[in-house]
Amino acid sequence: MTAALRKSAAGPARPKVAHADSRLPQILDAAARLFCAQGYQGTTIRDIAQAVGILPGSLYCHFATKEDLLVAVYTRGVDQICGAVQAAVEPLDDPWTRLEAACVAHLEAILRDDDYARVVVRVRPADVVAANQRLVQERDRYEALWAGLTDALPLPRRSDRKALRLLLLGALNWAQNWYRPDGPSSPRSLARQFMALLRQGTEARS
Amino acid sequence: MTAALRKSAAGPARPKVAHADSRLPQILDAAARLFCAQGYQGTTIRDIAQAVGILPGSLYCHFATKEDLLVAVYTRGVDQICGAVQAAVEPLDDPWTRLEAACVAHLEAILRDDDYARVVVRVRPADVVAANQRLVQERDRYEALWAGLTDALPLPRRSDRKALRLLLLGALNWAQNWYRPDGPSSPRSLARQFMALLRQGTEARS
Amino acid sequence: MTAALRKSAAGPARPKVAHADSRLPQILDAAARLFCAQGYQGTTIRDIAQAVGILPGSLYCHFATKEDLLVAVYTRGVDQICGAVQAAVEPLDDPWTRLEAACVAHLEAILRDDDYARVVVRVRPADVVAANQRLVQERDRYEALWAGLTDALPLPRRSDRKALRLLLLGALNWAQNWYRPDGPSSPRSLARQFMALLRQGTEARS
Amino acid sequence: MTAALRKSAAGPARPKVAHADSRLPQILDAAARLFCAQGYQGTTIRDIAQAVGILPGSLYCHFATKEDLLVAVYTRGVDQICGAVQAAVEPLDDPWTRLEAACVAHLEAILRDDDYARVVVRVRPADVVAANQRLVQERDRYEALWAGLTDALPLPRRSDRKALRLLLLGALNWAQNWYRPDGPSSPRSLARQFMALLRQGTEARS
DNA sequence: AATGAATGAGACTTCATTCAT
DNA sequence: AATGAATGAAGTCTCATTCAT
Repeated sequence: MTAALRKSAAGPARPKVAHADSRLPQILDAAARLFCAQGYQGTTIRDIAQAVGILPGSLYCHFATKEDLLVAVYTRGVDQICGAVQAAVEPLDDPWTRLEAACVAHLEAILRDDDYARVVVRVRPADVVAANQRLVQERDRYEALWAGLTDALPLPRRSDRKALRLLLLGALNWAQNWYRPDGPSSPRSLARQFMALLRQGTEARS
Repeated sequence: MTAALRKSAAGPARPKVAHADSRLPQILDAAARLFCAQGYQGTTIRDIAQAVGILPGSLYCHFATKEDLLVAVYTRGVDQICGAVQAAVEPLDDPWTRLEAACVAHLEAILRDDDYARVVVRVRPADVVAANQRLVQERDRYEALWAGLTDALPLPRRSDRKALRLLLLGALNWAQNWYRPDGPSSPRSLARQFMALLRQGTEARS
Repeated sequence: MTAALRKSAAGPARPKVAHADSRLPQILDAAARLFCAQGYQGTTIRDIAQAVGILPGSLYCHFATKEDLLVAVYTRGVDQICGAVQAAVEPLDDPWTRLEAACVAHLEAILRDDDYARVVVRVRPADVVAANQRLVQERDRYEALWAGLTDALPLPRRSDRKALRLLLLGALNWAQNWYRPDGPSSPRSLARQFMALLRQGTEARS
Repeated sequence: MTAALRKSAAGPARPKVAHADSRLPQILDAAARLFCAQGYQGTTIRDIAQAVGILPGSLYCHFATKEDLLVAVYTRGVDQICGAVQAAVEPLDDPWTRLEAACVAHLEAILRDDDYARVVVRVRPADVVAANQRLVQERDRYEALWAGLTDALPLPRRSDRKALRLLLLGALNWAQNWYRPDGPSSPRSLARQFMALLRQGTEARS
C-alpha cells in the first residue's frame, strides 16, 4: 500500500530524489516484455523479479499488487501508442491520409516496436477481473483518439464511421494473433493493404 | 471414447445403452461455458467439476489433463462453427452473398449462440503452451474454410483476397472484446455493416 | 473383501471351476515383474492392470487390496526360492558344499531367474506398513531354511553360525543393488567367490 | 546458501547474524529422520513440514523439489559417514585393523548414530528415478573410500579384494533390515564378528 | 530499496478403492 | 470376471503477498 499511496500523493513539487538508478524503469520494461510474451496470467512475479535481478518480494517496494503493475504498464502503453499515432497524424491534413498514417503507426507499435503498446492489445481487460475497470478506462482513452480520426471522414452516416472504426481497429489488433515478423509483409504495408481495401471497395464497379 | 464406441455398436434392439447417462457431455458443456466466460487460465478444474456436480478428480476419468479437455472443447468448437458457416453458405451461389452469410453465421456463433465456438475465439493458442500446436491445427481447419470463400471472390489479385480474409476475420473475432448483447445492433446487422463497408468502399466516388 | 473372504474360506474340496483361462496367473506375473522393476510403492494398480490388459477395478475381482496382491506375490516368491534352494541342496551331503549350492541357487534366483524371488529381496517389509507382519512371517520361513544349513556347519560356536548366516545372506541380497547382468561375473561365480573368501579366510597364515 | 554466505562474511563484532535462526537445519534433520524411518516415498512433504512446524509450501523456500531435499540429506549423509570412517581409520596403520575400524564406524553410523548416514543405506537410488544419478554419484564417493581400504589388504588377487569389499559392505548395509538396537549385540561387536569370520576363515584347519 | 523466509490458499493431478451394471 | 465411472483423500508444487530485518 505504501508505494501506491506515495505515488498518488506525489505532487508536482516532488524534489526528485537522487534515485536515478532506481530499478523502477527496469521493472516496467521487464514486465512489459513478459506480459506481452507470456500473457498476464502466464507471467509470475518471480519471472519479472528474476528478469530484473531482484527478489520477488522486492517488487512490492514499487507496486502494491501485480495488478497495479499491470495497470502501470498498460497505462504507459496507452500513452505511448497515443503518442505514436498522434505524432504520425499531426503533420497531415487529409482525413483519409491521417487515418492511414494512424493505422501504420498503430500496427508498427503493436507488432514491432513497443512492448508497452503490445500489452494494451495482448492483455484483455476481461482476463484481469480486479483491474478490469481501470484497463477499460485506459483503453477508452485510445479509442477516443480513433473516434476523432474516423469522425473526420467524409462519410454520410455516423454509424458508418463507427463501424469503420471497429472494423479497422479489430482487424489491426487481431493481427497480433497471426503476424510473423519474418513474413512477407511489414506492418506498414499491411496497414496500407487494409486501408486500400476499405477505401476503394472490393466490388467490381461499372 | 470407449463408451462412445460401445454406444454406436449397440444394436437397435437395445434402446438405452449402458452408461448412456455419462457425464461427459455435461463436462464438455460446463467447460465450454466456463472457458469462454473466464478464460482458460481463469477456470479451474474445481470450477468445472463443481458445475457438473462431481469431484475434481473425477474429471480425470474423461480427460488426462486440463489441456486435453480444452482441446476437446476447442475441437468441437471448430466443428460447430465450421458446420454453422457451411450450412449458411451452402444454398447460396454468389461469392459475395456466400461471404456475407459466412460473416453472419460466424458472428452469431461467437457472440451469441455457441459456447464451443466462442472458446475458439476466446482462447489464444499462445496462452496454452503445451496444447498450442493442436489448437493452431484446429484453427487452421477453420481458416481453410474461409480461404475457400475469399478465393472465390472476383478480385484481381491473390494478395487482395488474402488481405480481405485477414481483415474480415480479425474484425469479426475482435468483436468479442467489445460486443454487448444488449446493445443496439445484432450480430447479423453488424456483419452486414462490415460487409457493406468492404464491398462498396468508403471513398467518395466521382 | 469378497475376494479375500472367498479365498480364505476355500477348502481343499474346491471343485476347481473350469477357469483355466483365468487371468490370475497373468496378474501375479505382471505384479511380480513390476514390483521388482519399480518397487512396491512405485508400481500402481493401473500399471499392473494395463500390463495384463484389464481395467484397474477388475483387479479387485482377484485381490481385495494392493497389499494382498503383494503378499500373494511375496509368498510365492518365498515358495519358489525355498524350492530352488532345497532342490539345489538336496542331493548333497557335505555341509559346506550344501551351503555353497544354496548361495548359488539364491543368487541365481534373485539376480536372474525369478521375478517372484526377486520381490522378496527387493521389497522391504518395513516399506509396507499394513502387510509388514505377513511379509516378515514369510521371510522368516526362508531364513529358517538357511538356519538349517548354517547350523549344520562344523563351527564351534552357535554365535558364529548365526553371524555367518547374517553375513552371507546380507551380502547376497545386497548384490541386487549393484549387480549388472552384463558384467563380468555370473551369479554363480559370484556366490562361489564369496564362499571361498569365507571358507579359507583372508588372513595370511603361517 | 546465501544465508550461509552472509553468515561467514559477518564480522566478529556482530554476535547474532540475521537469519541465523533459519529453519534449514531443522528441515534437514527432520527430513533425515523421517526418510530413514518411513522411506523416501513413505514420507510426505507435509510430514516434514509438520515436524519442523512450518507450512508445506514453505519448504520450497529452501528446496525446489522433494528430490532436491533428498539429495541434500543424502549428500550430507555421505559426507558424515565418510568423515566417521576416515576419523576412525586415520590413526591406524595396519590394513586389517583399519578395515575393522571402518566396519565398526560404518555400522555404528547406519544403525545407531546418524540419521543422515542411515538414509544413504535406507534409500535406494533406484527408487528415486529423477535423482537416481546424483545419488549414485554420491554413493560412489563413499565406495571409493572403501576401495582404498580393501586395496591396501595383503591379498594376492585384485578380484579377491573387490569381492571382499562387496561382501563386507553388503553384509553391513543389509543389517539395517534386521538389526534391533535392543538386541544382544552392539554394532561394534557385530562388525567385529563379521571381520573375525572373514579374517580367520571358517573352515577347519589342520 | 531490498532481502529472505514464511504464509495461506489453491492449483493440477494421482491413486487405491468402490459399485452398479 | 469384468467394466467404466466415480470417490475421497492425499500428493507435490505454485504463487501473490507479507514482514521483520
